[in-house]
Amino acid sequence: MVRLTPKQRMIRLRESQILDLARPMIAQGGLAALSMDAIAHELQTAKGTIYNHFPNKEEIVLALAVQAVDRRLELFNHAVMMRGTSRQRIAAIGIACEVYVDVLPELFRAEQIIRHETVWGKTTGKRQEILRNCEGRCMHTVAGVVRDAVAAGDLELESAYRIEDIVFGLWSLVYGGLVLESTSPSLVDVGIVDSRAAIRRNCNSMLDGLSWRPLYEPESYSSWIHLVRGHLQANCPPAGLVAERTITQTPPDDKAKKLAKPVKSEMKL
Amino acid sequence: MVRLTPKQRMIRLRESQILDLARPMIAQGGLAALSMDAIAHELQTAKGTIYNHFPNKEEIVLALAVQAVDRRLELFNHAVMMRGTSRQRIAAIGIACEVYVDVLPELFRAEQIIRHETVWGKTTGKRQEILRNCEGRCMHTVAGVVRDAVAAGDLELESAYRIEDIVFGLWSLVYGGLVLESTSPSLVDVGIVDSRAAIRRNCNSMLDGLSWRPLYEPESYSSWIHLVRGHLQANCPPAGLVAERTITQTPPDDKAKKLAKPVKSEMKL
DNA sequence: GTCATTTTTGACATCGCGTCATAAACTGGC
DNA sequence: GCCAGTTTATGACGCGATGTCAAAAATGAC
Repeated sequence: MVRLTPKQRMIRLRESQILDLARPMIAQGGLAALSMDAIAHELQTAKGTIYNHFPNKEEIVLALAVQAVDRRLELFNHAVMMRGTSRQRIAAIGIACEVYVDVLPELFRAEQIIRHETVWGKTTGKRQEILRNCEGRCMHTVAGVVRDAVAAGDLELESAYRIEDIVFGLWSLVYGGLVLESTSPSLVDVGIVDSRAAIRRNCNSMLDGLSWRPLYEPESYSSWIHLVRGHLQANCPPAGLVAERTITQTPPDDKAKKLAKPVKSEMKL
Repeated sequence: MVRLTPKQRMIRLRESQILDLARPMIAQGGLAALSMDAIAHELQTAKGTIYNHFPNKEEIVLALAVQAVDRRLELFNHAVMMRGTSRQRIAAIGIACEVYVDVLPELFRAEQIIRHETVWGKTTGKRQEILRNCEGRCMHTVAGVVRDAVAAGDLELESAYRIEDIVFGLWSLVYGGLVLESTSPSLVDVGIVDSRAAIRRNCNSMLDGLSWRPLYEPESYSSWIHLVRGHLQANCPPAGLVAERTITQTPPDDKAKKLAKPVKSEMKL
């Protein structure tokens, strides 16, 4: 598509190297463990160079969060493409979330961190826009399944209950459950032995409560889960192996305002 | 009960002053905005003195988290004491969560922050124990309502679905929803206009899915909500006005191991 | 080869945590 | 009231981190 000078290739490569280095740091100890000095040192480069790519730490986390939502969207798309009842397809999305958290824990972590006003507030509007965009598409994918269910007659909606509210409910249930699982030191003390099973079961209760047909049925459900999980895991390489793609996808924004001190080569394209 | 020398009173007072100062800092900018120097300066005291009370920043957050869960438990207790159907009583707990987040946002924030391995890992086991204890009692209170419902014949449980799982579901749904509400910049863009209503509605769907009788009914529900909310808010003073109580409640642990460099006066009692 | 532009560099200013030797304050016994 | 022993307070300091910037180096168009 576009020719890249060696220098430009170098710069792109470094950008993904930075993210590759940042990922495990964040996974290990959150924002505090993400050290600009360490990255520079590891890359045998001066610190200023890192700051040419990202104006601050937070922006790196945001870049990772974009990768995160990107990867999740990919999983969602795989999930909804599977053939089955509408209940099966929505369940597949739940499984996609589980696979996401299990296979890409560093990205999940980044996503959690960027969700703090303090962190979010230090990032640039441009990349924020990208993230919002991705999130919107995720939401849209899920909503699509609900819409299909309504169209197929599997689900009737009351007037005051909008499709987005249902998606929000599933989102809360799964996100909340996974966050509690990963951050509540005492879940097991409190009687939750298999949090994943509990999350799935709770989602099903909620959908049953909406009379989304066919209603929950343990036997057929568990084999479906197994099938989906296998399929999704097979299509979900660990983070870092797909960095190129993620980066190329960043925005074809023309009249791009400069970032803090952006790498100019990129702008010439 | 126990006589306190003026010095000891002074020390206790300072402890609650520290927490009073810390609360708005954390609310404003998270852990990073909690500045030991600022607290010392504000209290016209040397930094070392602050470190006599708390061995590090994290421990202050943990102390706030204890206040948080303490206050929430208080609200839960008020909620379950209201007379009504089992569905109404469980709904009251949901409202208690809303009141909690609205009236005590700083404490909610502290609770979120302490839920990070990085932060949690720097705190002392003793206070961790206190928090776990409080959390357990919260859980227990909620579980009690579910148990009552089963006893009253309003709810039948399938064998593979335990009471704790249901509590966990409600917890995820409410906690997840509230976290998303407070940290997702784009909820409204994505079609969620009234997140509180959505959370409540989703909880009700989940409970309906369990066939917890009486099933959801919009009219009677909304007036109940109103009633409960009024009652709870009237019994929920803002943070800081009840500091004494919270602190006195800290553990009557006898053979207490020393904290990092604990205030000895306390030990003499 | 040369010159304008882009990119890199690393020393520097700044900030905040947590420490620790030292000083001050307190307490209880006489 | 005074002294010895213990508890508490102090603040200068070490350390490690972020983000900046003027100057140096690399690049590439002609």
